[in-house]
Amino acid sequence: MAVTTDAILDTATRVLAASPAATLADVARAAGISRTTLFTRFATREELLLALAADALDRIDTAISDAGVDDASRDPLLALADLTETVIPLGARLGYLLRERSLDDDEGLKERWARIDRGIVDAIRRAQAAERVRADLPALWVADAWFWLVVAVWEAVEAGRIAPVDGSRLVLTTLLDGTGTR
Amino acid sequence: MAVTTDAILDTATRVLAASPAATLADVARAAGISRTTLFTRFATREELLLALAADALDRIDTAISDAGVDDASRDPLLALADLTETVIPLGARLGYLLRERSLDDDEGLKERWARIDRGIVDAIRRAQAAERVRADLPALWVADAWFWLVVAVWEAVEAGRIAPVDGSRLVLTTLLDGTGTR
DNA sequence: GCGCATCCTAACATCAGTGTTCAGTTCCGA
DNA sequence: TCGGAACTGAACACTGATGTTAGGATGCGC
Repeated sequence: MAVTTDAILDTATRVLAASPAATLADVARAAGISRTTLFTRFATREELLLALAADALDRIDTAISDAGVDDASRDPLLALADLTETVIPLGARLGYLLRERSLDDDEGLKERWARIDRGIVDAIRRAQAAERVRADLPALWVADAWFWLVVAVWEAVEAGRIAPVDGSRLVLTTLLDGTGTR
Repeated sequence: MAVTTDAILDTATRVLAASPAATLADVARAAGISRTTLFTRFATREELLLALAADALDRIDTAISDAGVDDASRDPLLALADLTETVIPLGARLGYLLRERSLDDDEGLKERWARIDRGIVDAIRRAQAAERVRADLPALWVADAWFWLVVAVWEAVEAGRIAPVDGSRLVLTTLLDGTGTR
């Protein structure tokens, strides 16, 4: 097993995020293995896609628990800041999840995604209760806004429009402070 | 021509935005015409996709000039507010453009997109010059943030998480005022 | 009714991607 | 050096989508 399954997932994510219509032959080539070998790891395309999604969700889960987003005793905004930092490098994986509509009906994935969402929304609610986040905005929306700003940063970094190092700062100040002058 | 080409574009956008892998047979069925007829309007799939993209860009162009975004004498933030209002209903078309990576290398589309982007960035710069938008943030980023917040609203409306009527207000207050308490 | 345009269904060729099989190789440890 | 495990290229069948073609129905103005 010269090329680990992990490395394949990694490459596959990059290739499929860049162009979701990419062939398994493309993926195999990019991963430096033969198409035949790829099929020994993942029996079908579907299986590979699901593994990719599961991997991405695993990493987000880890990032969430590392950042202590679900920890009610932790400052929710600090947790969100940590999460932002960790999640931005997962951009390609998120991009893949966003674009791969063929997985939209998978109940398991939907459920996992909903749980992640709930965790973030709860953190926002706690921040609202602590009067750190405006209470006149739906927490659901604030969570959405955070998520899509992360996507925005990732796209901008990808396109070379902003420096990677500025990413999480831009997301947080834009989300919390806004871009207008006071 | 019982079914206008415009109506076909409309339906095709909806179908393809919902699932980019949709077949031309799917599109034809959804539009209420036969596959054969669809081929008389658009000789190839590629041609249909390009027409879709061109249509979306046309509408954005119109929205931009209607809102007076390029008009240096107009209040840039009011223009942006108008633009937001008009652009949100174009969500499905934007979603299609975002997800359809097969068009990414088309030079014509890239150029048109870049011009649109430039218009918005310029408006942001004018707002910065008038001290209405923070000068410590790259205008490029503020433009990106605006765009992705629009996408966020569209997705949230689509998913029934927020009311359509709240859309543009949420985008603007989130972008300019931020979601944090002062 | 005639001619023209438009749409339809049905069939067809073509092609690309998926998934399978197999014989041959390389490599690594016993 | 032997044996097994892993990988390979090459071939194959199968499927589904694209694009083409032909023949027939429908409708509309003249």
